[in-house]
Amino acid sequence: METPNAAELLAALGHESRLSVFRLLVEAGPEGIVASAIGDRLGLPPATLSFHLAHLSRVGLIRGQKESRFIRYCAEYATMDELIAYLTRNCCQGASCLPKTATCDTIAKRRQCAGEGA
Amino acid sequence: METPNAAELLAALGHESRLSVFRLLVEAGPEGIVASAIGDRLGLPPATLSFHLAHLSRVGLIRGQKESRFIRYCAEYATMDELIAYLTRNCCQGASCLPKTATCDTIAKRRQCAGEGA
DNA sequence: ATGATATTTCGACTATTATGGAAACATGGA
DNA sequence: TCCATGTTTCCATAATAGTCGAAATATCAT
Repeated sequence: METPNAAELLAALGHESRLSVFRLLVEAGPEGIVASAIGDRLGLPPATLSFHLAHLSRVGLIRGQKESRFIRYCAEYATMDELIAYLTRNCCQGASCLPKTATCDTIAKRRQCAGEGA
Repeated sequence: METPNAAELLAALGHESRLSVFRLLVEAGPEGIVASAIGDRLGLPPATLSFHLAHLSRVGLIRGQKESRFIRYCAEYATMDELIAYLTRNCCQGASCLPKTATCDTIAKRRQCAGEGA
């Protein structure tokens, strides 16, 4: 991951298929999902899926890990956190503007991506 | 504004120039800024600026209001709020994952866009 | 009216992104 | 080794997005 700027992250998520992939991975949790399962779930042909997975990986929103002959992808929560933090800072100039997002424990409930921290 | 989905909002912000425009408008506050001033500030030629302003308006992230021969644009905070809320929901599945955004008053500090609510 | 200024629309062009079949590249199992 | 499977890369193509000069439109001032 080469510290992409906010616009790059936003653009990466600004595509229906990629956003769906990301959502699926968040939903899947730290376990992650194998690429082909994502393709099945979203009905994307292998080449197209690979293209989008590569894009999301490049900007650091997801991470893939080889697992025998599969590749298991999982969401990189930290990157998303940074993005949300950026938007929040940017939208509110420091003050919070999130009436809809009342949950605000500062818990560092860090999820480990399966096999992270090698 | 025709209820754009998250991907559309993300894509709109996923461009360096548009993100800069939006940031500028947030910084400017409820007053907003006149289009030409944005162009001066960011060094964008009129046609290009107009294109991006139209895009941001279309998805409801900004709003323009004619003011004699100028058009004064201001950020639509509500739309951004919704986007952040969506991402937060989506990133965290309900639980907060925002260690960096500790400010969390639920104040409905609603900013009125100059001349809003007509 | 005429001219100056602000903004958009038009139009032509360039650049970037997306799509997906087919071939190549693993990897695991018989 | 040979085949089946998962994934990527290659490639050609299609589709979309971005750029910006110039013309059009709007509004104000004189």
